Formats: sequence, C-alpha cells, structure tokens
Amino acid sequence: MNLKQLSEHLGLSQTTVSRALNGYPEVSEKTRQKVMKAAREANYQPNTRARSLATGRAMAIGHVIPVSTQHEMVNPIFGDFVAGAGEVYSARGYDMLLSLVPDRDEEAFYRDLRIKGNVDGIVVHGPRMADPRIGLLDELGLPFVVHGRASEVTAGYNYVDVSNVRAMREATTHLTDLGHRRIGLINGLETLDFGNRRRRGFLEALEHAGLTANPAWMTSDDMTEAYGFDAANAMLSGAEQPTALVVSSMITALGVRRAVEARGLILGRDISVVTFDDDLSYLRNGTDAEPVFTAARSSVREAGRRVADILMARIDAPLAPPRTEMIPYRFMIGATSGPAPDG
Amino acid sequence: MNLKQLSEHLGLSQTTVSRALNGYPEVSEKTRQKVMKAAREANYQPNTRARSLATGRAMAIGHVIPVSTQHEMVNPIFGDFVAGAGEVYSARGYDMLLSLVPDRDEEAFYRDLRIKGNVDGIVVHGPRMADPRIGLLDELGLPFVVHGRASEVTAGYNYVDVSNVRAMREATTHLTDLGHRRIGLINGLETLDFGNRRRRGFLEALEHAGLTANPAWMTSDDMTEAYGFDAANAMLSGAEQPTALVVSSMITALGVRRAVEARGLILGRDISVVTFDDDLSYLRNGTDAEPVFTAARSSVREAGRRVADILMARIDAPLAPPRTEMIPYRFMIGATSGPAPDG
DNA sequence: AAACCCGTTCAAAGCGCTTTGAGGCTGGCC
DNA sequence: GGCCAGCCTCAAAGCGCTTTGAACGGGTTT
Repeated sequence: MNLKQLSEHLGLSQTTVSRALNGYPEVSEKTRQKVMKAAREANYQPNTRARSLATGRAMAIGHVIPVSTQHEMVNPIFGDFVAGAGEVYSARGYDMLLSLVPDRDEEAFYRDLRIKGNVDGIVVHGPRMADPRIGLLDELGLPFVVHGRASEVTAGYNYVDVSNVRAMREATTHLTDLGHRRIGLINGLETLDFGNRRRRGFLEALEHAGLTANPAWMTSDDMTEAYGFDAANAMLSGAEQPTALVVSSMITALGVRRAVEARGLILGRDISVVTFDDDLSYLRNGTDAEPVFTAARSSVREAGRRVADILMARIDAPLAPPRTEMIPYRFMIGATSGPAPDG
Repeated sequence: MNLKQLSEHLGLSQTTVSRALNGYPEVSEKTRQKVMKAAREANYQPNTRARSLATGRAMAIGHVIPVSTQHEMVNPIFGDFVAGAGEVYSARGYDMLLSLVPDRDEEAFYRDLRIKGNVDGIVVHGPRMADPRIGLLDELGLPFVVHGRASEVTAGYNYVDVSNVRAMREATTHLTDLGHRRIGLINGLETLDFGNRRRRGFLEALEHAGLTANPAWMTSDDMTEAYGFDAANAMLSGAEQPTALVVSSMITALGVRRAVEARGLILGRDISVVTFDDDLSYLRNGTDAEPVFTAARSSVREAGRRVADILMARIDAPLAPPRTEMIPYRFMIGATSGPAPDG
C-alpha cells in the first residue's frame, strides 16, 4: 500500500492524505481523522527512501567506528553507548547507520557519506588528540558530535566527554591519601585523547603529592583483559614493585585482578587497585552500595544518550553555537583499595 | 555534483553517464573511460536514496537487537558479531542499519521495516525456542538470517549457529572424565534457544556419565559478571558443593573466578571451571597455546561474517532453498580444570 | 544505391513521496 | 441574489536516480 493507493482508496488526493498524515493545518480535523484511520487499517507507512528524497533529510545518523587495521578490535563500551544513543534516535524517528571503517579509509568514507546523502549527522568515536576528522566534517558541513574530545583542536565543535583528567586525579589522589607512594598506571591507548587525559590526571595527582612517576610503571595499550594481566604481572615482577595501580577500564582491571591473585596477593591489602568504570551492562561493578572495585564510574550509556540529544538539536539548528557537555562521574570506594602496606 | 550536472558537464545524456558508471555493455569503452575519469575528478557519488528509490533496493541490512524491557542489556558479543558482519557488508556496498527494539514492539517493528523499505534483509538476533519472528518474516517476504536457531520452528529458514549441544556435552564430559561427579551449570537465559541447547548438552553428558543433575546447581540468567559471582557463591556455600562448574560465557566465568578466589579456593585444583568462549576481541582467553580457562571456543565474529554472507546470497537469490551453517568450535584445555578432588 | 544492422546515444517515464501555487466549495454578509 | 473570505482540496512539479523504448549514424550486405 503506497500513498497513491491509499489516497485513491479514500477518494482524496495524495496531497491531502500526505498533509493529513504529517499534521499540516490545511486539512480539516474530520478529514484527518478519516485519513489516519484508513492509514492505520491499511497498515500504511510512507516509504522512507521516497520521503527522504523528497524532503532532503535522510532521517538517519551515522556512527563511524574506526577500526585500526592492526588491532581489529571492537571496544566493548560500544554496545552500551549505541544502546543509549539508539533510545534517543528511535524516539525521534531516526535510524542508526553503523559503519566500521579501516582507519586509513576514513577521510574518503566521511566524504562519501556526505555526498551519498545517507545520513543527516555523524557521531565521531575514538577521537585522537589532533583529530583531523573534526576539521573535515566542519568543512563538509555535516553535523556531528564527538564522543570524547580532541584536545589539540582549537576550533569549536560539539562534544560530550567525561572529566578524564579530574577522574583520574581523584582516583590517584585517593591512593596517595592512603599513603601509597609507588603507584603504577595501566592506561588505554594514549594516542587517543581520553588515554592522554587520563595519564595527565594521573601525573598531576602524583606531582601534587610530591611523587615522581616511574616510567616502568606506566603502560598504554588496547584495554583488554589480557593486557591488564600482562601489564600488572610485569610491574609486579620487577625489582621494585608498585603498591597500587590505577587502571583505565573494568575489563583491564579484571586482568589485573587475575595477575594479583595468581601471585597470591590480596587486593586492597597487599596491593590496591582503582579503576575507571564505564558502567557496562554486562560488567557492573558490584552494587551501588557495595562496589567491588574502587572506581570512578561514568555511564557510557548516558553518554550515548547525550551525544544523540545534542546531535538531534544540531541537526534541527545547524547554525547554533557548538554545545559541549560533561557526563558526571562518581567516585566509589570499593574493597580493592586500602592503606599502603608498610615499606 | 549530481548526475544531471555531471552529464551536462560531459555533454552526454544522463542515461549514458549512468550506464557508463554502472558497467552496462551498451556504452563504448572510450566513453566509459571518459565518464569514469570525470566522475572521479568531480568526486561524484550517486545519491543513495535516489538510487534506492529507482532500483527498489535499499542496499542496507537491518540488525534488530531485541532489548528486554526489564533487563535493558546489550550483549557484549554484539560488538564483535557486528564487526564480522560489517566486513562483508562494506565489501558488497551495503550499509548496516542498527535498531534496538523493546521486545514488545518487535512484531510491529519488523512489519514497518518491510513497508518503509529501508532494508533489503534482516539479521535476527537472540532467537527463542519457538521464535515467532521467523514465521512473521517469512510471511513478510523479507530475506533474513538467524544468528542461532529456533529449535521449535519446523519450517526451513536460514541460520548460522554453533553446536551448542555438542560443545557443552564435550565440556561437561571433560569434567566427568576427570572424575567430577558434582557438577554445576551456570547458564545463560534458557528462554533463549542457545541457553536451552547448552543445558541440554550439559544434561546429556551427565546422563551419559551416569550422573543426575542437581537442580540447585543449575542456574539461568543474563550472562553478566555479577551473575557468575552470585551463582557460584550460592552453589559453593550450600551444604553440599559442586567440584566443577560449567559456565556459559567468559564474562560470567570471570565472575565465577572472583567468587572462587574470594573463598581462597584454587581454580583447577579445588574446583574446576569450563566455559563457553565467544572469542571476544577484548576478552581473549589467554593465547591459543595457553588458554586461561578450559573452554569451548567459537568465534562470534566469524559467525557475523557467515551470517552476512548467507544473507547477501539470499538477497541475490530469494528463491534458493534455506541455507544453514555451523560455526566450528574448538575445545581447549586450560588451567581451570583438573582432576576431581577426593571426597 | 537501397536495405539492413549493429553499436551508441538519447528523451522520457517512473520510483513514492512532499510541497507549491491554484482552484472549488461553503457560509455569511451586504 | 451576489460576492467575498476562509477553509479544503487538488494537480503538478520536483527530489536524483535507473531503465525502457526509440533514434541516430556509419558500416556492411545485397
């Protein structure tokens, strides 16, 4: 059933039916009711592509996940982020177009996305410090929101981020306050903006406590479980060992725990661990009242919602000044951190 | 730059330019070269929506993720599955449309997807035993492939699955062979088909070993880390305790490990754990040579690729008989399983 | 030289919708 | 009774592409 058939069936013109359905004031309430009823009964839905062609709006948002050609990993936060964003899209009638793009093809990919016209806006994932995508998208005139930030980009742009520096500073300070003086950092990729900021927060806290960082105790990599295990193992088998570790993700922290327990050490007593926690649905950090890991928690799902909200607003008002928003985090004290052991 | 402009620029008709670009034989090689060159230089890409409208093909695949209204979880396998499928789609020029749909709206959602015409095919996630979606999609005439199976649906349909029964039987038999007689099952949702099959495999192996299952040692739920912890804890604090546990996912197994170690027990000695492993990129089970958990591993990413392949084939040949495919699994012996302790 | 044919190219219709600009009908007023 | 608003409704154009059916021109055949 298409519009033509529906209008013939009703004995009205396509114009009137279309207007009735789309809530235009030119059609009488009586007619509208009749049309709506018929549409419902016939199970009529306008063809998206035809409508898009006519209106010039794709009613779709593109999520471009950069896939490093070497690493080939899909960040586990992705599912929850997308779930958050999806809630907003479906409430607004938008579709979500997902593309995993090898990083070297990225520029061409964005260009084509614009030209082929299959999205009205884009969510930028995994920004780097001086991410060229921001300039490119601005130039293309394609509305976008960045999940995270690109600290070295000076131009204004829409983004939603969490206070990585502050969160990591607070996490680290928690440890220095407990008397820890030998603290390691098991960080995510520092080529990415968030990794860099987290490192900064970590270093600031050390400095504030009058400590100097030990380069052997700072690592950076994809935040897998195995990486947490390996990195913690390496640090714990050196001549001198840290008494506390700051970790950049829950999954990595699970690997750290595995390493710690494999050595027969007790978390929170022999060695303290504080982690960043994205509040993934399958990996909740205990309960609110009783977190397992001491952690800075910030909901990535909420981030997805906020990113989508801002993108929708931006699409509706393309000339509005850029909006930025910080997702709050909450620092929660669990059982994995405790006073520094003597010596 | 659109087709009209490009053809004017070339002094050719739209027909000729379109044909040249799409590789039709009616256009001379010389003209084709000229057109291709101009298109490249002008950075021309046909408008997807216009093309779709004209051809009737959306060039997009829908992934519908059912979101339980109570649970609101996003399965962590999702990212890797989608990455696998995405590889295939982009090689074939298809887009991926992602929708998270509350389970109660599902039927209407599929219907609309068909009518609105924004996808050429669908991937069905999380099938239940007698999943009504299969009949519905067949009735709608929308090509689809199921990730998993719906055991109680007798009609033929395309699916890609892993031998859940066999894998769990083998995993469980590994334990009975080691002398375990008190074995628990920490399973995923048994309302879903895979959960049900895994349970069946588990039970078959017990029966084959002449053992009877203890209902108190069989649980079923969303496969979170916390669930693994809680379930293992419950089983290990009963009057009688299992000496081995079969677990349905790596994440849950991590929770099980936490519970085991919190009690000061040693995995593989005091208690054995065997798990199903989807080979998630952020949660690799050690190395191939040295797996951490004893596990049945099957790549969900590969499953994504195969599902996409079959769906593409089905779209090209809608009348072909249904295709089904089993993703192999590999049983790997790690450090978490060992001989049953005495008593 | 006429007839034919093949290789190229073209104009125009159509995909299903929105939207503009125009027209028809009704009732109220003079 | 005639006229004008004001309310409804309509025909038709247009979104950018593909595809049908026709036409064109140059070479080959008879």
